[in-house]
Amino acid sequence: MDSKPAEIIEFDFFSANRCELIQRGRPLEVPVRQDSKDALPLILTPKEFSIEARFKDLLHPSIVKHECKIDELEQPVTQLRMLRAKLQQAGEENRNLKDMLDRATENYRALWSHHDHLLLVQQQAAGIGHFLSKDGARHEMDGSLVTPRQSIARMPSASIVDVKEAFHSYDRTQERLMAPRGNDMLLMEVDNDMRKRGRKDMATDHNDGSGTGADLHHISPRWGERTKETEDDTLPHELSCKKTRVSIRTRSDAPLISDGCQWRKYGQKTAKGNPCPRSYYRCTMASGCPVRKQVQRCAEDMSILVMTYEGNHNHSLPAPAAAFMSSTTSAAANMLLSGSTSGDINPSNSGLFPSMPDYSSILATTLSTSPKYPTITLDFTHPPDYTLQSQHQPFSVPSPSFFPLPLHGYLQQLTSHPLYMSSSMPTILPPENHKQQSLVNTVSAAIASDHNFTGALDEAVSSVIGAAQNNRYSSQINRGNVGHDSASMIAAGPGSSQLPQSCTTLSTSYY
DNA sequence: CGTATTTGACCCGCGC
DNA sequence: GCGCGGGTCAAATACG
Repeated sequence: MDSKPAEIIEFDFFSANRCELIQRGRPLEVPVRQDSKDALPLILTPKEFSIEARFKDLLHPSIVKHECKIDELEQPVTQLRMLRAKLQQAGEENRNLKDMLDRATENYRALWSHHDHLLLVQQQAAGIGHFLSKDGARHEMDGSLVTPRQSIARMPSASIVDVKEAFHSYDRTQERLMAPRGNDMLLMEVDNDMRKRGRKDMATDHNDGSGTGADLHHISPRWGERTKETEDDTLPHELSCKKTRVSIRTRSDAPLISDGCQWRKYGQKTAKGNPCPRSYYRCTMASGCPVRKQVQRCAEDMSILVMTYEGNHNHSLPAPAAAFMSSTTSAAANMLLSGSTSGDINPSNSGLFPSMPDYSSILATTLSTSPKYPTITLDFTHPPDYTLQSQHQPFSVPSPSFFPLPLHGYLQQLTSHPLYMSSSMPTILPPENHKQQSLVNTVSAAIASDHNFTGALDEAVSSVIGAAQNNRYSSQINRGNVGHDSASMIAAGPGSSQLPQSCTTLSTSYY
């Protein structure tokens, strides 16, 4: 007979007197429930006091079976929970992918929009190019000789706007693509692809037209010829653009000014007529990048650093300042292309960009036509005349995008502030908003005069937009502060934590 | 030890 | 053809 085990009410095996009985080998009487049907007095012998015996009831088949029943019930619930979790995870993944796709689509559209602009510019530039004769003068169809400026002045105004917008469009795209975001490697590749395509398709892609020249020193044609090896597939029209070099003069005590790119020095030479050696650098951000740079101090004024750029980057530029170099040289090259002659290629003076502010007071731009290669010198060594600037264009803020200068990063932040309506086109502030005009003037003066301009800028901004916004704004400025942000074009090396000696660079860069 | 810089040699175009 | 000068190469050296 298989009798049901007695149901133990409560039993302490470890009470003092029971332990004593166990130790003496005496049997133990265990109390059981009296209402139990088969309740019998339970007498346990010492042998049954083993640990296994004491807890054997816990392993009773009925209990185990009961546990199995619970498992059977909970299994589907667990599976359901797991499935639900998986579904949720897949949903999130799906959303992320959708976001990525949206971003890629948006950038793709922006790039194509830019592409369309450039095609238009190309057509217009081709129209100009037809009139360019060997001796550099331009001829109209009827054979009469016209000066470059006259030729440009005869361009329809719509074309002028398109050319300018193309620059803005490209720069915006460039900025967007260079903004470091989570899964943007794909976008970078798109950018590269566009750039490659642009080199072939767009004769006037301003990003391609880089190159510099120095009016300070003789320029050997070999420089251009070497780089030609890697650019044989480009259009002749574009080659003239690529051989154009842009020389940037700025005051700096630092031996080198960081511009966001990585450079490897491959040579140094003491040029005739200048005791300061000239250093030769090659861009190392991508293998085979043809861009080269010369750095030399001016013989007349040792505090002036002359950087000469030539070539086109075969990679996307990581920092706005690097993009600045690229777009500045190309913009300059395009000016050359558009027919300006030596001594004055100021955009506003040229008539090409009638709405652009007069840069003449802030930036001495010269063009020297070397026997073979046209060269442009952007001179940032002269302090700007902000008063004059203010009188001429009381409410306009030149676009940092079009003529991106070394403070490009700061300007982007500044002009993206709600105070400014637009960050891409020359912003016309409402005349009634004198506070905003005041801000512009104050900031200009601060940058021009104060070497630690961030603090001054903070004050100026806070005087208008209040503390809360000011905090946010100043933190933006500080994030890109000098000496820590490779994007900012600042003097590297000792003392770079403060504004470099090249303060004129910073001040001019505001405009 | 790998990478960046230095520096003398070399190449090439240009002027005489 | 030769010398000069700018630009580049590459071995040696320095540096982290």
